[in-house]
Amino acid sequence: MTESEKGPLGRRRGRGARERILSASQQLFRDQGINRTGMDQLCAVAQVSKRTAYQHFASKDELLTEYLRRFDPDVMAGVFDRTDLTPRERLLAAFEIPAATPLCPYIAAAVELHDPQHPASQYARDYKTAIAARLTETAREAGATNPEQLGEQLALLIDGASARTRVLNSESFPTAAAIAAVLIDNAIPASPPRRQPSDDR
Amino acid sequence: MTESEKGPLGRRRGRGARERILSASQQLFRDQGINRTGMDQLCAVAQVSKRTAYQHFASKDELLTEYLRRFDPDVMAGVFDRTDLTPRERLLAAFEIPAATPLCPYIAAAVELHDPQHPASQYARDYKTAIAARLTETAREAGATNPEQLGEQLALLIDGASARTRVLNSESFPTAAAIAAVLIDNAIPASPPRRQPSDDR
DNA sequence: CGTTAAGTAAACAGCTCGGTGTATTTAAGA
DNA sequence: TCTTAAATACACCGAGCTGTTTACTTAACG
Repeated sequence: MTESEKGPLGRRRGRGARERILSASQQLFRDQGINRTGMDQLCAVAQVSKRTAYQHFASKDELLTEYLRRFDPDVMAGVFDRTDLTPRERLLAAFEIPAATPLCPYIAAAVELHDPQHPASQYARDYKTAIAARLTETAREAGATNPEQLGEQLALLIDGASARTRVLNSESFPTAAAIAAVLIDNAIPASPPRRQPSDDR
Repeated sequence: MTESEKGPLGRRRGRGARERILSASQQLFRDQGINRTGMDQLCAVAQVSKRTAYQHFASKDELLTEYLRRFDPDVMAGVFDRTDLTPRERLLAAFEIPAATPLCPYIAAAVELHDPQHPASQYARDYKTAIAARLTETAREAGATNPEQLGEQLALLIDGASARTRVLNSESFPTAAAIAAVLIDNAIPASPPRRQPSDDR
């Protein structure tokens, strides 16, 4: 049994209350937004009494921060850690939405909270920076002449697709992927050992 | 004196109450967000009694919708109606932020309201569609082989820069402009008498 | 003047929210 | 069995919100 399922004295009561709360946050914050989701409703969905919820999380803000922290702690490891893909393919894979992706909750949190000082806003910034860093790193592996620039550009595309998907209610990641392909081709000096696509110019 | 300053009988009392309310909305919705701005505070800033405010706008939702409608009713006319620029230059000018631009309030509204059926959300969609249409139209003037595609791509860049600026609190429009330049160059068949580079995809 | 529309000020209604207090129940150790 | 900690049910608080009502004031007109 996991340590997290035990109380401070080793008891094993009400297992997973914390997980149920976070799971309910996941669902409700995504479907209804942060401000429109009350703690009463959240506790009801989590099947946890309000008292218990506030014993696990000091406040809604703290719960929100933890929710963001758990959302994608490994910063798209499923994409960037794929060794079966070339760096270039990995860069493009970042735009293949996993179908179940709602909308980047970091953007949503930053907009809803509207306070750059809020811990959740700070974490959102950290996450965005981490994504850009991974893109830059991969761009360097792919041989881009200016990896930082390409990384920043691709990160902007991801955010653009997220925002646009949210507002228009229609998928925008294919458009972003098309742009990404152009940018990558322009940023990588026609690979030496690869077959030359004979890009006349 | 303006007609709008008169009452229905030609009186000229308390001139500009409506304008002051909308002006206060402009400021507060931008600085604090929609949900965090109460009608009490808004009326105080507008120097208007609550009673008066609710005589001009039936509800906060209606005020919000009108606020969005007034924000940029001509869809960046200052950019797209500049006859002194070539179409290509106009496309790039869309990424030169006017310094006083806060953050696209349409994205903010859509995220904060979290209800696609809300009139403001619908208007946000309309605005985004209109921007893409103007970009497409200009792309066509510029001679792009696929104007719709280029327009949609540039619109995504604008949204990406807006979202990223909001989350990171640092300007992202230069990055977007750089991408735009690449996309435009790739989409327009090198000047007039050249042969077509046949843009793939 | 008196009429009339528009505005003010302030209390109020009704609701939701985040968060707490209290008494009770449950189950694991000893 | 007794103890003890965790969880529950549920009322409750204070604050803030949208929106309304009431009583009063101001100013333009005929």
